[in-house]
Amino acid sequence: MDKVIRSQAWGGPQTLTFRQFRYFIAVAEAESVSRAAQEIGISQSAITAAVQALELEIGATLFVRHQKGVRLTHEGHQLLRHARSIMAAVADARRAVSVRPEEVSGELNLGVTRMVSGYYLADLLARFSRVFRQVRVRVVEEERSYLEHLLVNGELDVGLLLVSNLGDRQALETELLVRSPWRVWLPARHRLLDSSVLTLAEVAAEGVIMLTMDELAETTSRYWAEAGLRPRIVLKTSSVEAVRSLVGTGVGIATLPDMAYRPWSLEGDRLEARHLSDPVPSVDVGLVWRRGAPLSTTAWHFIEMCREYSPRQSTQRL
DNA sequence: ACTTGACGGTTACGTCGGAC
DNA sequence: GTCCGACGTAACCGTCAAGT
Repeated sequence: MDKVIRSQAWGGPQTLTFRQFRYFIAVAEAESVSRAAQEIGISQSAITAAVQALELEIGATLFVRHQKGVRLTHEGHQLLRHARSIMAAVADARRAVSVRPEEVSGELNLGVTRMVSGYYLADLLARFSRVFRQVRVRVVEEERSYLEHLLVNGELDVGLLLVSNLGDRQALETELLVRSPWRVWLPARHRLLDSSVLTLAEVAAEGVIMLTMDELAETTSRYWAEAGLRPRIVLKTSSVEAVRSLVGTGVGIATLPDMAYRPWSLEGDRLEARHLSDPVPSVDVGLVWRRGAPLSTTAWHFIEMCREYSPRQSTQRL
């Protein structure tokens, strides 16, 4: 039976259900009602009804419907964050009852790269600390190569980083959590917004802002070279917020992993994102630990929590 | 034990717009 | 014009809990 959250916002006996949030997240991630229905294993119309009921209940349009599927609106993006928090809270509640977290103590030494700490760490750490109150967490934010060194030496229990460029796969065990495709970020009313899918060649013809965080500059330079294109780089920055602001104000456009996309900048300028038709390899976020070494109990619980975490943002979770 | 109503599901069909 | 794939709607069915 669904968990029912009573709402008095519009006067009537409206309800928000766990099921509605689950379907909403599935549609947002699949960017298609039909695909979401296939993934969940129910009919498309059941999803449509649940999403419509949610939109009615929330009092906002959550998706823009179009020929190839659906796309989140600004309000939809905002609700998605809350919906994921709700799902995470339910998972945590289940864990709090089933694993007796008060009996888990000790230390968790965690290594992260900047991109990961910016987008996944705060939420994961908050959840972990809320459930496992007896565990002291020590976080090291470093370059990927140095984290690998610390993991191999046993100075870190587990790493959460971009595994696409991982060096030492012999000594390290990896588990892919999130696969984030590249997207083109554009300011509102940009002429390229007429297309739902863009090519690298179209992007190269514009002024491009390049993000240099976490080896992304090397990655992007590689795919530009493989496509035989030389984009006009307007600016390089290691700050995602700077990229958002610069795109928002129309200084240039950018290609970035979908995980970093937010539909507005710090200044409140609107940003849009479009798919790339070129076969550019995704940016993969995953867990890394030393191969052959026994995992500590704290590390094991952290890995279990990460496995449940599903911030897919139309990415693929494996 | 039976009835009732709410809820979530399916099936069938409709509409729309892009591709050919 | 036709086909195809997208989402939406209507009618109906099965399940379950509460009431009698």
